[in-house]
Amino acid sequence: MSTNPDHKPVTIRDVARLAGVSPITASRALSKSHLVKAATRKKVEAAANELKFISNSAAGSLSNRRSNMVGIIVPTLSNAIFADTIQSITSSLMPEGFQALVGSNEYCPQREEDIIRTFISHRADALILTGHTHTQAAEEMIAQYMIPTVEIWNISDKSNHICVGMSNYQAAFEMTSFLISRGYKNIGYIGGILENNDRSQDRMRGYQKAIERCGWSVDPSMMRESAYEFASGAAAMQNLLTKSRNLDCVFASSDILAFGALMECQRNDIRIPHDIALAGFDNTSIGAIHKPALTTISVPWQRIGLKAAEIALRLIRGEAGINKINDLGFELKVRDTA
Amino acid sequence: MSTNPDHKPVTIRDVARLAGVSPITASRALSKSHLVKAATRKKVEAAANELKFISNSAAGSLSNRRSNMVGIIVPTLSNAIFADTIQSITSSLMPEGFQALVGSNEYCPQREEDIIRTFISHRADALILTGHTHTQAAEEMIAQYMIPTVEIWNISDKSNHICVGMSNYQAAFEMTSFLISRGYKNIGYIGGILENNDRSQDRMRGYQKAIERCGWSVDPSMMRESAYEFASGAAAMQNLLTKSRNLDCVFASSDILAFGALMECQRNDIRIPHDIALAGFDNTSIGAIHKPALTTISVPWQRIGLKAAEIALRLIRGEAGINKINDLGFELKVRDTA
DNA sequence: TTAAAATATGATACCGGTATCATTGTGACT
DNA sequence: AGTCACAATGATACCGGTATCATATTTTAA
Repeated sequence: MSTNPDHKPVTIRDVARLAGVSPITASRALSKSHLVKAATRKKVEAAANELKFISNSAAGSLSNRRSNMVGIIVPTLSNAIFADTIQSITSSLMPEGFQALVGSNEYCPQREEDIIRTFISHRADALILTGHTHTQAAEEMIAQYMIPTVEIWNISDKSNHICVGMSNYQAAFEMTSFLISRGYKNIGYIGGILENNDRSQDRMRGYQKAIERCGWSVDPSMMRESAYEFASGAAAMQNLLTKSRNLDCVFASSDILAFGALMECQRNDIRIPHDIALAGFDNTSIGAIHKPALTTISVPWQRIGLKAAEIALRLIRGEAGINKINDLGFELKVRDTA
Repeated sequence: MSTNPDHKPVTIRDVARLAGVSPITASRALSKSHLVKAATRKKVEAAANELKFISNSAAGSLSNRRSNMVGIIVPTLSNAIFADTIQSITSSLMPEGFQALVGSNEYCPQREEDIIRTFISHRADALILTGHTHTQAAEEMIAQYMIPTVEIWNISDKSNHICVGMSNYQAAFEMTSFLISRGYKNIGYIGGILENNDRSQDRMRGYQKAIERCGWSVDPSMMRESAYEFASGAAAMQNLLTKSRNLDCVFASSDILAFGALMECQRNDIRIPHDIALAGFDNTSIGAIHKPALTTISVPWQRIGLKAAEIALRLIRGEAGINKINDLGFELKVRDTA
């Protein structure tokens, strides 16, 4: 503190003065060191160190029009898959000198629009959004301010933006087909809330398509829509059990729902998979550790985060030749419950 | 786009020109509207709307020395309790016009120091950190740049900063005492990694103190240290089971560990609580939904987030009379497993 | 040896808001 | 009518970096 008695933040000019160079040279020494003699750089670094200089990035952004921030919006942090995605994005971004701005829209496009507005206000260099569902105004802002944007967790050729993810439709289709191939005849479905959620919608479509492909007809009474919470999954299961006597299998469009359903079965002494088979989606750690282990779809969320971060950085750097659709695939994890 | 053909970002000067006022009046109309006639405000708002003006907050920060950002650091986002804390902090901050900067240090103070440095570089108006364990350099930066700082998730009168949380020591002490009062004689302990983690350390101390208070002696062979993951909890339990034949109860210092332990018991056909009792810590939703339901300690994480955000805002506004220690308490949730 | 090219440093201005102080307008009160 | 208080608006400068262009120094080439 002795170096800064009256608590005025240290500026690059202070550093420059102490190092005996001009402010701009000090600036260069700290950020584009190849433009400066090694000896000069040493002097400046010593001065910066001595004063414990921390560059004001607001000033930097204003001048060079780059904020070194990337805005990320997920539906919620309460779901481990999104929290982990953010974790993997931020850990890719940090070493490159980028700071993540994190927002959650609680599955509401209007909230997303507001968050995007504040991200743009902070002049985020790029955006990473979840899914394809955005408001008109959000799309317009992104276009007007020309913010490079990546969508994660679903892929679609109809989207305006670069997508990184996997086909939720295809995955649900394959899981359902697998369940059918196992001989289950009455496959219930517990899905997430459909409104404003293209992932939920696509998963449901995949389920329906697989049912129809067998010549069966989709029975709405076998389907439930529920929030992504254990308790909701349990409630949906309870409801299915009372309404459908011949239920022999349930496909839940998320491990959270599947686990809730599992608990409900346990409460009712229904044996899994003996009495009713069960499959989830997402491959969360809870499904893997549980005994019996949950049959589910493994989504490469970590790789989604890494790839999204990588693409965001490449877009920021103006690189060309980036694929519009980046399908990272999925994997059927056949374990104990189905 | 017709209003902005050559893609130059709209500035307040553009808005001012269109509204027929000076830039500073436009600025006031949009942020301190009471200083401006209603008619003028309307004109400016119309112009801003027309141009889809989004204020550049880097410029704003630079000028008024307020970034409207709050930096938050948690150990990890992969643990639901921290993800939820962030969720509750951000949802308190957003309506007040503040953006959260989120970082996770992976339980490493050096990483935390780096994150704090970038937060200060972005001139975060306040910091919210997890726990009391920070590097010397981090403390110095915070002091030098005079960043209001709140610590969450643990309380201590030895801390330099305002704390919002509960006594992890006391909670672990009470839970252990409760288990003893239930008649368990050989209570194992599965705790989190101790290094750089005051919460883990305090919880362990609480366990030890309760054991000692009975005149028993703490048996290190009954204690395990493990990462906060289901699989690690399971492994620790497995290890305890092989090494301690007379184990009748296990206190895990987190629901994640407890759940892993639970699964391990299930795999070995050990009935809970009949053969071995089990208690957790944190009260996550998984423990509540599980059958048998997990006995645990309920931590007011949501209120911790709200309170931390509230205090951060009050500190930013320079309000006085803020308690240094904000103990939000905890609650023993006695359920099925112990 | 000297011009040309490359390297290193500096002076100035600018990014886009807003603090600060100055000015003008408006009504209130004597 | 004249002074004062206050409201509304504007001119200017500044926040703290760095882009840009100019200048000085060194190296290379001829």
